[in-house]
Parts: sequence; C-alpha cells; structure tokens
Amino acid sequence: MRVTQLLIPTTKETPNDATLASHIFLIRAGFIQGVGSGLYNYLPLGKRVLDKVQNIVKDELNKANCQEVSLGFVTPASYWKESGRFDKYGKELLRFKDRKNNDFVLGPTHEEMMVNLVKQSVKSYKALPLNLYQVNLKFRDEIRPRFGLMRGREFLMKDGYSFHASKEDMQREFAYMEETYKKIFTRLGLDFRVVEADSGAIGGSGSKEFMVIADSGEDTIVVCEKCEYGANIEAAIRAEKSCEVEPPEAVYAKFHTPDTTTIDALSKFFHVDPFYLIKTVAKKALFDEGESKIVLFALRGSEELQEVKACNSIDANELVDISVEELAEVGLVAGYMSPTIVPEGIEIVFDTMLKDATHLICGANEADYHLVGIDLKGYEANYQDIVAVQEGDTCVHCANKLRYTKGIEVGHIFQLGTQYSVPLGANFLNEQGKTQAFEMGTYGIGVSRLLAAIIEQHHDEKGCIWTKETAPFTLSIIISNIKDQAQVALAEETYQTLKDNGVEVLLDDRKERFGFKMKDFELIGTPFALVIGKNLADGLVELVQRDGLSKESISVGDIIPTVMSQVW
RNA sequence: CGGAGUGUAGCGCAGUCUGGUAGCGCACCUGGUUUGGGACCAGGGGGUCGAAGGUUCGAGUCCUUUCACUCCGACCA
Repeated sequence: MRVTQLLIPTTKETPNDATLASHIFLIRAGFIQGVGSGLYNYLPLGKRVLDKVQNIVKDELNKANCQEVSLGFVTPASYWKESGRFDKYGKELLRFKDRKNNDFVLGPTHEEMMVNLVKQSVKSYKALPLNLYQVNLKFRDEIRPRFGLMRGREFLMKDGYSFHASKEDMQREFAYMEETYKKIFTRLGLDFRVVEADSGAIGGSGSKEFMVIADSGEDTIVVCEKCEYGANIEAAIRAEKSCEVEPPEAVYAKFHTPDTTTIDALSKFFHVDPFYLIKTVAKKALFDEGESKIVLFALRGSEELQEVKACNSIDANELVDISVEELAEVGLVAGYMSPTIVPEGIEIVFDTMLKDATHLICGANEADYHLVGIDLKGYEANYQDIVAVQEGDTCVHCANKLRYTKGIEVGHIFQLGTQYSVPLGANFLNEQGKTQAFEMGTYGIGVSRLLAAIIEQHHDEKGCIWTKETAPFTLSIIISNIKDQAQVALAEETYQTLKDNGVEVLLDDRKERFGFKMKDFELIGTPFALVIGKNLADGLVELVQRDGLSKESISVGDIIPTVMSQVW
C-alpha cells in the first residue's frame, strides 16, 4: 500500500484526554478516531490490526474445534428477564424500546442468545459437546469509559459458549480452552498470567482470567514469587496468618477511649498490634428490585476488606458506602461499631480469621467506648473469607511470599454449570432418555482491548512497536528524497517485488522530508523499515528494526533476500 | 450517581472578568525554495463561538435552561 493512497492521519499533538501510551499512540498514529464517550472508529491501520488479532483468535479456536456463529446484536429483553439478569445486570445494560413499545437490550454478552440458539436445535446428548463462538460488537454502558480502547462502551469481543452432557466434560473443555487461550496470547506476543478470578455478573464458579502484565492495568493481581499461583485480588486466597506479637491479656471490660475512631489510633491507645483489634466496616448492600440493607463486616484490624468478596458473601449486587447519618439512624455509632453488639435486623459477616479468635478489642457501639478481652471461641456467626490478600502474605501452595502486580484483563473463562440452562429451560435427552439441563462453560476475549494491551506492552517513547503477527504492515519503505529518481525507482521496484512475495509493505512515497517520514514510521511501528536514501550513491540502503531502532546497511543487490529472511 | 472542570476552525488553545470587525499554533490548499530527523517564504480556504431562550441598539462575552464531553471514586472483555 502507498502512504499517499492510505488514510493515515498522523499527528504530532496528543489528544488532551489521553494518558495511556496505547490511547495516545493509537490516535496519534491514525489507527483509531474517537467519536464519543467510549466510542471509536477504526481507520484503515486500526482495522488491519483488529483483523489480524481476530484472525489469530479464530484460527486457534477453529483448531480447537470451536464453531463460529454470529448472533443478533439487538436482543429481546424477554431473554434477559427469563434468565433473571434484566435486573441483576444493572445500568451497564443499555435498554430501549422499538416502535411497537417492546423492550430490547444491546447485548453486553450473549449467554441468553446462545442458550436459546442451542435449545432450539440440540435435543440429544449425541450432538454434544458443542463449542460455539462469535466475534461481535458488544455494548456496555460503562459508568466511566476511559483509556481509549481499554475501556470503551462499544467494543469487539469474542465470546464462546460450550455445552456438555456432564460436568466432567465441561471441566475438560474448560481446561482445553485455558490451553487454547494460552496459545492465542502467546502468538500475539504478550506477557500474560492466568489467574483465579471472581465470576462477577456472569455467574458460575471456577473462573479464570488472562491478565496481560502492565503497570497501567486496572486490575490488581496477586502472584506468588515462586510457584504458578496467581489470582485477582478479588478472589485471591493465602495461607493462614498469625501474629508474632504477644496477645494482650485482659479480662472482659469496657474502656473509655475518647477520639479513638480508627484502627491506628486504637492500636496506639492500647499499645496493641492491630491484629488483635476488630475492624467493623458498614456498607449498604444493594439487591434486585431496588432493595437495600445495611450490612456489617468484621475483620482483624490488620486486614483490609475486599469488597467483591464481601459482596459475594451476602449475595448482593453491589456494595456502596454509607454516611454517618445513615448509620446513626439505625443505631450504629461510627468509629465505635461492635461486631457483637449489633442493632436488631442488621446482618453481620465475620471474616474467617476471627473464628475462635481470642484476646480481641472492639468497639462497644457506644461513643468513646471500646471493649477489651473479647473472646470469640465457639461464637456462632456467619464466617466467610472477606479480606484482601496483602503483599508479603504466604502462598497456600508453596509457602513463599505473595506480591501484587497490575494486569489488563484480556480474557476470562467460566465454568457456568447449569446457571443459564436451568432458568432458560435448555434441556436435552441424555443416554438414559431423561431430560437434563446443559452443563455450560463460557469463554471471553476482549479483542479490541487487545490492541490497547499489545501497545501497552510494546511501545517506546516514540510510538508503537507491533509484533510480527499483529503489525498492520510488516515493512515500511521510506524514500528519503522523493525528487531523487534513483531512490524512487529502487523503492518502486523493491515495493513491487516484496509485494509479489507476499510481504505486506507500506511505501512512503509522500513528498515529505526524511525526518517527517521517519517520525511517522516510528509512530506507526511497523516491525521494519527500509530506508532508501543518500547512501544509495554508494549502492547501500538501510534496514531498520523498529524494536530498538537498530540499523543494518545492506547493498542494493541483497535487499530482497535480506528482507525476506528477516521478515519470516 | 457523587465531586471537579471544559465546550470557540479537523486538532491544541487565547478571547469571556470589563458586551462593539472572531483570533493564534498545528493541519489543509496554491506557487516557489529545501530534502538523513516533524524545513522555509508568499498567498489562500475553512466558524450557525455546544444548543435553546432572555437582556441589549449590539452577545463568544451578561442571565436562565439544557445537552455533550473530560478528570477523580464504585463496574467489566
């Protein structure tokens, strides 16, 4: 392709709202164009990369016996009401009515549609297992879209769904998809990690996320220094934790503790390690149909509440902060709340670390008073894991240290079980001739987000550095001086020959100066550039590698063989 | 939805306080010079100043309403 014929609107200036390298470079290099909050147009370069990424995804899935379909983007809301997600999914689900006043949603994911598709056509175990996928637009009305393609509202996603006659077979497929996904991300040239995850709004159990390691990632993941263990902070677990500091010896008593509303202050006041303090956190939990209630979470003072775990522990849709006034209304004293003295009707969840714990100090649910000598041995309560794993905690698998890192979620696979097939009545006849609900798995890859993830991992201060499999073009030919007939002639000839050999070549034939074209090459980031410039007088041209910008002089006669050997 | 802010040429901004010919840089077009690191000279095109209403002889500027977008917190591929 000739640059003079391609739409590549590169710019020197950075859009003011772009902070991430991927966002800045994808826009500056003319891959994408913003059209509204979280909405982007793909220009020719962006579309080429998108197709490449998509093709790798499809190629590996097809090899793994998955079948591609394409489902409707606009979905009748009735499907979502049937599955119960119409309320559960929340504001991200864009709902609207057609001219006949029927409810529709713009698909943010397609479990309902796919289950219905299979339900209508698969009646026997003989047709199983079945793994169907699509690469299609999704729309999620994100509260705050940002970071360019990283978190758009409209985005391209590959979503796959598998159907099985037994749980064992579903788990076999789940493991197989994990391997397939690893192949995909490896081919894309990404440094990633598979981690255990929370299932979120999709539901189900045993889900894993594929995280591209990048400082700009929005997710915190917990990884082990030694072994393979990795988990999203929302689902991470650790070995039991103890405290070396001696427990405070005290008999049960009430203490006057003015202005001691934080764990820190309390720890100083009693000269006690926060491990022996109980932190009581109040949240408002939101449920279906606008219901809400105040819930308390009790944990050791040395720990932090993990909101997703906490939310799951009470099966709520969401947890939100609550004001001191709201607490007071129901008889809770902010800063002095107690896990053992709780007003009527308030639910409380204890962290498992507190089970049978002794020598504790907690609030008295009375202003300026704390209780000491609390003993929870044998105390009956709802104990669940609701704390966040911290850096330095111990790995459950190998007893080494855990640490945090940041990741971009580019894939997520779930073991759904019969979560959707039962409410949607998706059944088949098993070998015994009995009706049975499909066992399902679901598998997602954020295709458009991958473009951003690739750039986050592969760029320098000058621009993009595409990997061979994802680059919009493999090689740029730069004509240094467009008025030099010899340079133009050689460039044209080389361009044609390489094209004939199946190399994707970009010929920069613009009437611009050398520096201008080099900057554009560096910004766009094709893996190689062939500079045809003034050294041509000595029969030499330069082959530049985008990654590292190393240069190699080659003689005119060697251009084709050299390029061909580098490119493949 | 909570808090903060911005809407003026394709992009980045000034002008708004104190009402009086709508500007600058980049980009774009024409001609010329230049050609190994985003060149220079000369000429040129491009705007319902986010929208609606109001005040005024006169509104980008003042008032009211509204919409959109961005940034900081909770969602997710």
